[in-house]
Amino acid sequence: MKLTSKGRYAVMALADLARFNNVNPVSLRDISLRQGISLDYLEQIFSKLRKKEIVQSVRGTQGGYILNKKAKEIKLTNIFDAVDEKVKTVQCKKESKKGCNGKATKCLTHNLWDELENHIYNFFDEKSLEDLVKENSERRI
Amino acid sequence: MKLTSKGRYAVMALADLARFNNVNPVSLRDISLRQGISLDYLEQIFSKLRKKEIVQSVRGTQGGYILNKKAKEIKLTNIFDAVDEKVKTVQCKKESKKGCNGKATKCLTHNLWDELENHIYNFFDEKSLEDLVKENSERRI
DNA sequence: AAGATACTTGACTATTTTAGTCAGGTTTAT
DNA sequence: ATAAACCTGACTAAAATAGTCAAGTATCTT
Repeated sequence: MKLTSKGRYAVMALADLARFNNVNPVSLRDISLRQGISLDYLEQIFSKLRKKEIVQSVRGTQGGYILNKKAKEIKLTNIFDAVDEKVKTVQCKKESKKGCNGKATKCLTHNLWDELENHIYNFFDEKSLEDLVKENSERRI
Repeated sequence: MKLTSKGRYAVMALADLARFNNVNPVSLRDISLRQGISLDYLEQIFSKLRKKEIVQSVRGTQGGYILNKKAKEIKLTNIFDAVDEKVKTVQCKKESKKGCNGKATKCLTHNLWDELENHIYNFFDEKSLEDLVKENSERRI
Protein backbone atom coordinates (compact mmCIF):
# COMPACT_ATOMS: atom_id res chain seq x y z
CA MET A 1 0.00 0.00 0.00
CA LYS A 2 1.31 3.37 -0.77
CA LEU A 3 0.46 6.97 -1.07
CA THR A 4 1.55 8.55 -4.31
CA SER A 5 3.49 11.72 -4.71
CA LYS A 6 0.58 13.43 -6.32
CA GLY A 7 -1.39 13.32 -3.10
CA ARG A 8 1.57 14.39 -1.07
CA TYR A 9 2.38 17.24 -3.41
CA ALA A 10 -1.20 18.43 -3.37
CA VAL A 11 -1.23 18.54 0.41
CA MET A 12 2.19 20.17 0.59
CA ALA A 13 1.28 22.79 -1.94
CA LEU A 14 -1.96 23.64 -0.25
CA ALA A 15 -0.32 23.80 3.14
CA ASP A 16 2.16 26.21 1.63
CA LEU A 17 -0.65 28.18 0.10
CA ALA A 18 -2.53 28.31 3.38
CA ARG A 19 0.49 29.72 5.12
CA PHE A 20 1.21 32.48 2.66
CA ASN A 21 -2.36 33.13 1.76
CA ASN A 22 -2.84 36.45 3.46
CA VAL A 23 -3.87 38.97 0.90
CA ASN A 24 -2.10 38.28 -2.34
CA PRO A 25 -2.41 35.20 -4.46
CA VAL A 26 0.51 32.82 -4.32
CA SER A 27 2.14 31.85 -7.60
CA LEU A 28 2.85 28.29 -8.48
CA ARG A 29 6.36 29.36 -9.19
CA ASP A 30 6.90 30.29 -5.56
CA ILE A 31 5.38 27.06 -4.36
CA SER A 32 7.50 25.16 -6.81
CA LEU A 33 10.64 26.77 -5.48
CA ARG A 34 9.76 26.50 -1.82
CA GLN A 35 8.51 22.95 -1.92
CA GLY A 36 10.77 21.57 -4.60
CA ILE A 37 7.97 20.37 -6.85
CA SER A 38 8.10 20.57 -10.64
CA LEU A 39 6.16 23.58 -11.89
CA ASP A 40 4.55 21.63 -14.71
CA TYR A 41 3.40 18.98 -12.34
CA LEU A 42 2.00 21.56 -9.97
CA GLU A 43 -0.04 22.97 -12.80
CA GLN A 44 -1.64 19.63 -13.42
CA ILE A 45 -2.46 19.30 -9.76
CA PHE A 46 -3.85 22.81 -9.39
CA SER A 47 -5.99 22.40 -12.43
CA LYS A 48 -7.76 19.62 -10.59
CA LEU A 49 -7.93 21.56 -7.36
CA ARG A 50 -9.53 24.45 -9.16
CA LYS A 51 -12.14 22.28 -10.81
CA LYS A 52 -13.13 21.00 -7.42
CA GLU A 53 -13.31 24.56 -6.13
CA ILE A 54 -10.68 24.14 -3.51
CA VAL A 55 -8.64 27.01 -4.92
CA GLN A 56 -9.31 30.01 -7.10
CA SER A 57 -6.95 31.25 -9.75
CA VAL A 58 -5.93 34.83 -10.39
CA ARG A 59 -4.48 35.41 -13.82
CA GLY A 60 -1.92 37.86 -14.99
CA THR A 61 1.12 39.36 -13.35
CA GLN A 62 1.03 39.08 -9.59
CA GLY A 63 -1.47 36.32 -10.16
CA GLY A 64 -1.50 32.94 -8.56
CA TYR A 65 -3.87 30.93 -6.46
CA ILE A 66 -5.84 31.55 -3.33
CA LEU A 67 -7.81 29.19 -1.16
CA ASN A 68 -11.46 29.11 -2.02
CA LYS A 69 -12.53 28.23 1.50
CA LYS A 70 -11.16 28.68 4.96
CA ALA A 71 -8.28 26.41 5.77
CA LYS A 72 -10.36 24.96 8.54
CA GLU A 73 -13.01 23.83 6.10
CA ILE A 74 -10.65 22.06 3.74
CA LYS A 75 -10.30 18.51 4.92
CA LEU A 76 -7.61 16.27 3.58
CA THR A 77 -10.27 14.00 2.16
CA ASN A 78 -11.35 16.88 -0.08
CA ILE A 79 -7.83 17.29 -1.33
CA PHE A 80 -7.22 13.64 -2.04
CA ASP A 81 -10.54 13.35 -3.71
CA ALA A 82 -9.75 16.28 -5.97
CA VAL A 83 -6.47 14.85 -7.24
CA ASP A 84 -7.87 11.33 -7.61
CA GLU A 85 -5.81 9.96 -4.79
CA LYS A 86 -8.01 7.11 -3.78
CA VAL A 87 -7.98 5.00 -0.73
CA LYS A 88 -8.71 1.99 -2.79
CA THR A 89 -8.41 -1.35 -1.20
CA VAL A 90 -8.23 -4.10 -3.74
CA GLN A 91 -11.67 -4.91 -4.97
CA CYS A 92 -13.15 -8.25 -5.66
CA LYS A 93 -13.62 -8.17 -9.40
CA LYS A 94 -17.28 -9.01 -9.46
CA GLU A 95 -19.43 -8.38 -6.52
CA SER A 96 -23.02 -9.37 -6.74
CA LYS A 97 -25.54 -8.90 -3.99
CA LYS A 98 -24.62 -12.16 -2.38
CA GLY A 99 -20.96 -12.76 -2.96
CA CYS A 100 -17.69 -11.93 -4.61
CA ASN A 101 -16.26 -13.18 -7.86
CA GLY A 102 -19.42 -15.02 -8.67
CA LYS A 103 -19.26 -17.20 -5.59
CA ALA A 104 -22.13 -17.68 -3.24
CA THR A 105 -20.51 -15.88 -0.35
CA LYS A 106 -18.44 -12.82 0.21
CA CYS A 107 -14.77 -13.51 0.10
CA LEU A 108 -13.11 -14.07 3.43
CA THR A 109 -11.45 -10.72 3.60
CA HIS A 110 -14.17 -8.60 2.12
CA ASN A 111 -15.23 -6.88 5.30
CA LEU A 112 -11.65 -6.30 6.27
CA TRP A 113 -10.99 -3.94 3.41
CA ASP A 114 -14.22 -2.14 3.98
CA GLU A 115 -13.25 -1.54 7.55
CA LEU A 116 -9.81 -0.35 6.60
CA GLU A 117 -11.19 2.03 4.08
CA ASN A 118 -13.36 3.64 6.70
CA HIS A 119 -10.51 3.75 9.12
CA ILE A 120 -8.27 5.67 6.77
CA TYR A 121 -11.07 7.85 5.54
CA ASN A 122 -11.84 8.95 9.06
CA PHE A 123 -8.24 9.80 9.66
CA PHE A 124 -8.13 12.14 6.70
CA ASP A 125 -11.55 13.51 7.25
CA GLU A 126 -10.65 14.75 10.69
CA LYS A 127 -7.62 16.66 9.48
CA SER A 128 -7.98 20.05 7.96
CA LEU A 129 -5.44 22.23 6.25
CA GLU A 130 -5.55 24.47 9.26
CA ASP A 131 -4.49 21.64 11.53
CA LEU A 132 -1.52 21.04 9.35
CA VAL A 133 -0.40 24.62 9.33
CA LYS A 134 -0.88 24.91 13.06
CA GLU A 135 1.19 21.85 13.78
CA ASN A 136 3.98 23.32 11.78
CA SER A 137 3.94 26.76 13.27
CA GLU A 138 3.93 25.24 16.73
CA ARG A 139 6.94 23.15 15.95
CA ARG A 140 9.10 26.10 15.14
CA ILE A 141 8.19 29.73 15.07
CA MET B 1 -3.16 4.89 -2.23
CA LYS B 2 -3.87 1.29 -2.74
CA LEU B 3 -3.49 -2.13 -1.35
CA THR B 4 -2.07 -4.62 -3.78
CA SER B 5 -3.42 -8.02 -4.62
CA LYS B 6 -0.41 -9.71 -3.16
CA GLY B 7 -1.35 -8.58 0.31
CA ARG B 8 -4.95 -9.46 -0.19
CA TYR B 9 -4.11 -12.88 -1.55
CA ALA B 10 -1.78 -13.57 1.33
CA VAL B 11 -4.48 -12.75 3.83
CA MET B 12 -7.12 -14.67 1.92
CA ALA B 13 -4.94 -17.72 1.60
CA LEU B 14 -3.99 -17.72 5.25
CA ALA B 15 -7.57 -17.23 6.32
CA ASP B 16 -8.43 -20.23 4.20
CA LEU B 17 -5.57 -22.16 5.71
CA ALA B 18 -6.64 -21.24 9.22
CA ARG B 19 -10.11 -22.56 8.57
CA PHE B 20 -9.09 -25.90 7.16
CA ASN B 21 -6.01 -26.32 9.26
CA ASN B 22 -7.19 -29.09 11.53
CA VAL B 23 -4.84 -32.02 11.26
CA ASN B 24 -3.65 -32.35 7.71
CA PRO B 25 -1.68 -29.86 5.76
CA VAL B 26 -3.60 -27.89 3.18
CA SER B 27 -2.29 -27.96 -0.37
CA LEU B 28 -1.85 -24.81 -2.35
CA ARG B 29 -3.86 -26.47 -5.06
CA ASP B 30 -6.90 -26.54 -2.81
CA ILE B 31 -6.43 -22.95 -1.77
CA SER B 32 -5.96 -21.97 -5.37
CA LEU B 33 -9.24 -23.58 -6.33
CA ARG B 34 -11.22 -22.33 -3.37
CA GLN B 35 -9.95 -18.77 -3.48
CA GLY B 36 -9.44 -18.39 -7.19
CA ILE B 37 -5.79 -17.45 -6.98
CA SER B 38 -3.18 -18.58 -9.48
CA LEU B 39 -1.21 -21.54 -8.14
CA ASP B 40 2.07 -20.15 -9.36
CA TYR B 41 1.42 -16.88 -7.65
CA LEU B 42 0.46 -18.62 -4.44
CA GLU B 43 3.75 -20.43 -4.45
CA GLN B 44 5.62 -17.17 -4.57
CA ILE B 45 3.60 -15.85 -1.71
CA PHE B 46 3.95 -18.95 0.44
CA SER B 47 7.66 -19.04 -0.14
CA LYS B 48 7.83 -15.70 1.63
CA LEU B 49 5.43 -16.74 4.35
CA ARG B 50 7.56 -19.77 5.04
CA LYS B 51 10.75 -17.75 5.27
CA LYS B 52 9.11 -15.54 7.85
CA GLU B 53 7.98 -18.65 9.75
CA ILE B 54 4.33 -17.92 9.47
CA VAL B 55 3.67 -21.28 7.84
CA GLN B 56 5.44 -24.62 7.69
CA SER B 57 5.61 -26.73 4.59
CA VAL B 58 5.09 -30.46 4.32
CA ARG B 59 6.57 -31.91 1.17
CA GLY B 60 5.51 -34.88 -0.86
CA THR B 61 2.16 -36.37 -1.67
CA GLN B 62 -0.52 -35.27 0.77
CA GLY B 63 1.75 -32.41 1.60
CA GLY B 64 0.85 -28.78 1.89
CA TYR B 65 1.14 -26.03 4.43
CA ILE B 66 0.19 -25.62 8.06
CA LEU B 67 0.22 -22.57 10.24
CA ASN B 68 3.34 -22.24 12.27
CA LYS B 69 1.62 -20.38 15.10
CA LYS B 70 -1.84 -20.14 16.51
CA ALA B 71 -4.20 -18.11 14.39
CA LYS B 72 -4.62 -15.77 17.29
CA GLU B 73 -0.94 -14.96 17.31
CA ILE B 74 -0.70 -14.14 13.64
CA LYS B 75 -1.46 -10.48 13.22
CA LEU B 76 -2.14 -8.99 9.84
CA THR B 77 0.95 -6.85 10.23
CA ASN B 78 3.01 -10.03 10.29
CA ILE B 79 1.44 -11.18 7.07
CA PHE B 80 1.89 -7.92 5.23
CA ASP B 81 5.41 -7.66 6.44
CA ALA B 82 6.19 -11.13 5.16
CA VAL B 83 4.98 -10.48 1.64
CA ASP B 84 6.56 -7.03 1.47
CA GLU B 85 3.25 -5.25 1.47
CA LYS B 86 4.34 -2.06 2.99
CA VAL B 87 2.34 0.73 4.45
CA LYS B 88 4.64 3.16 2.85
CA THR B 89 3.65 6.70 2.75
CA VAL B 90 5.70 8.64 0.28
CA GLN B 91 9.05 9.40 1.73
CA CYS B 92 10.99 12.58 1.51
CA LYS B 93 13.96 11.58 -0.55
CA LYS B 94 16.63 12.75 1.80
CA GLU B 95 15.92 13.13 5.43
CA SER B 96 18.69 14.38 7.59
CA LYS B 97 18.43 14.85 11.32
CA LYS B 98 16.99 18.28 10.93
CA GLY B 99 15.01 18.40 7.74
CA CYS B 100 13.83 16.85 4.54
CA ASN B 101 15.30 17.09 1.09
CA GLY B 102 18.30 18.92 2.38
CA LYS B 103 16.27 21.80 3.71
CA ALA B 104 16.62 23.18 7.17
CA THR B 105 13.22 22.06 8.34
CA LYS B 106 11.00 19.08 8.01
CA CYS B 107 8.62 19.34 5.12
CA LEU B 108 5.18 20.59 6.01
CA THR B 109 3.50 17.26 5.73
CA HIS B 110 6.18 15.12 7.26
CA ASN B 111 4.42 14.43 10.52
CA LEU B 112 1.18 13.76 8.74
CA TRP B 113 2.50 10.69 6.98
CA ASP B 114 4.11 9.45 10.11
CA GLU B 115 0.80 9.68 11.90
CA LEU B 116 -1.03 7.96 9.10
CA GLU B 117 1.46 5.17 9.05
CA ASN B 118 0.91 4.55 12.73
CA HIS B 119 -2.80 4.74 12.29
CA ILE B 120 -2.87 2.05 9.66
CA TYR B 121 -0.29 -0.04 11.41
CA ASN B 122 -2.40 -0.10 14.54
CA PHE B 123 -5.42 -1.19 12.59
CA PHE B 124 -3.62 -4.18 11.16
CA ASP B 125 -1.76 -4.97 14.32
CA GLU B 126 -4.98 -5.40 16.24
CA LYS B 127 -6.40 -7.88 13.78
CA SER B 128 -5.39 -11.50 13.94
CA LEU B 129 -6.11 -14.31 11.58
CA GLU B 130 -8.42 -15.72 14.21
CA ASP B 131 -10.51 -12.56 14.20
CA LEU B 132 -10.95 -12.90 10.47
CA VAL B 133 -12.03 -16.50 10.60
CA LYS B 134 -14.41 -15.80 13.47
CA GLU B 135 -16.06 -12.93 11.68
CA ASN B 136 -16.71 -15.17 8.75
CA SER B 137 -18.06 -18.14 10.62
CA GLU B 138 -20.41 -15.84 12.47
CA ARG B 139 -21.70 -14.40 9.26
CA ARG B 140 -22.91 -17.72 7.92
CA ILE B 141 -22.58 -21.15 9.47
C1' DA C 1 0.67 48.82 -27.14
C1' DA C 2 4.29 45.66 -25.62
C1' DG C 3 6.15 42.55 -22.79
C1' DA C 4 6.32 39.77 -18.95
C1' DT C 5 4.20 36.97 -15.76
C1' DA C 6 1.41 33.37 -14.70
C1' DC C 7 -2.49 30.48 -15.44
C1' DT C 8 -4.47 26.54 -18.81
C1' DT C 9 -4.69 22.49 -21.39
C1' DG C 10 -3.58 18.38 -23.62
C1' DA C 11 -0.48 15.19 -25.37
C1' DC C 12 3.44 12.55 -24.68
C1' DT C 13 6.90 9.36 -22.30
C1' DA C 14 10.44 6.98 -19.37
C1' DT C 15 10.43 4.40 -15.36
C1' DT C 16 8.64 1.52 -12.00
C1' DT C 17 5.44 -1.59 -10.06
C1' DT C 18 2.24 -5.21 -10.31
C1' DA C 19 0.48 -9.49 -11.14
C1' DG C 20 1.27 -12.72 -12.77
C1' DT C 21 3.45 -16.87 -16.19
C1' DC C 22 6.87 -20.29 -17.34
C1' DA C 23 10.27 -23.66 -16.88
C1' DG C 24 12.67 -26.47 -14.49
C1' DG C 25 13.68 -28.45 -10.56
C1' DT C 26 13.36 -31.46 -5.52
C1' DT C 27 10.95 -34.17 -1.96
C1' DT C 28 8.23 -37.87 -0.28
C1' DA C 29 3.94 -40.92 0.30
C1' DT C 30 2.08 -44.76 -1.85
C1' DA D 1 8.34 -45.68 -10.08
C1' DT D 2 5.34 -42.13 -10.22
C1' DA D 3 2.44 -38.65 -9.09
C1' DA D 4 1.45 -35.03 -5.97
C1' DA D 5 3.09 -31.12 -4.13
C1' DC D 6 6.60 -28.06 -2.72
C1' DC D 7 10.57 -24.87 -4.45
C1' DT D 8 13.14 -21.39 -7.14
C1' DG D 9 14.41 -18.04 -10.33
C1' DA D 10 13.80 -15.76 -14.48
C1' DC D 11 10.84 -13.57 -17.44
C1' DT D 12 7.01 -10.30 -19.12
C1' DA D 13 2.62 -7.74 -20.43
C1' DA D 14 0.01 -4.24 -18.69
C1' DA D 15 -0.92 -0.52 -15.80
C1' DA D 16 0.23 3.30 -12.95
C1' DT D 17 3.31 6.99 -11.77
C1' DA D 18 5.70 11.12 -12.13
C1' DG D 19 6.69 13.75 -14.59
C1' DT D 20 8.07 16.69 -19.36
C1' DC D 21 6.88 19.37 -23.36
C1' DA D 22 4.45 22.43 -26.27
C1' DA D 23 1.34 25.72 -27.30
C1' DG D 24 -1.58 28.39 -25.88
C1' DT D 25 -4.71 32.54 -23.10
C1' DA D 26 -5.41 36.24 -19.72
C1' DT D 27 -4.02 40.27 -17.38
C1' DC D 28 -0.94 43.40 -15.02
C1' DT D 29 2.75 46.87 -15.45
C1' DT D 30 5.06 50.26 -17.91
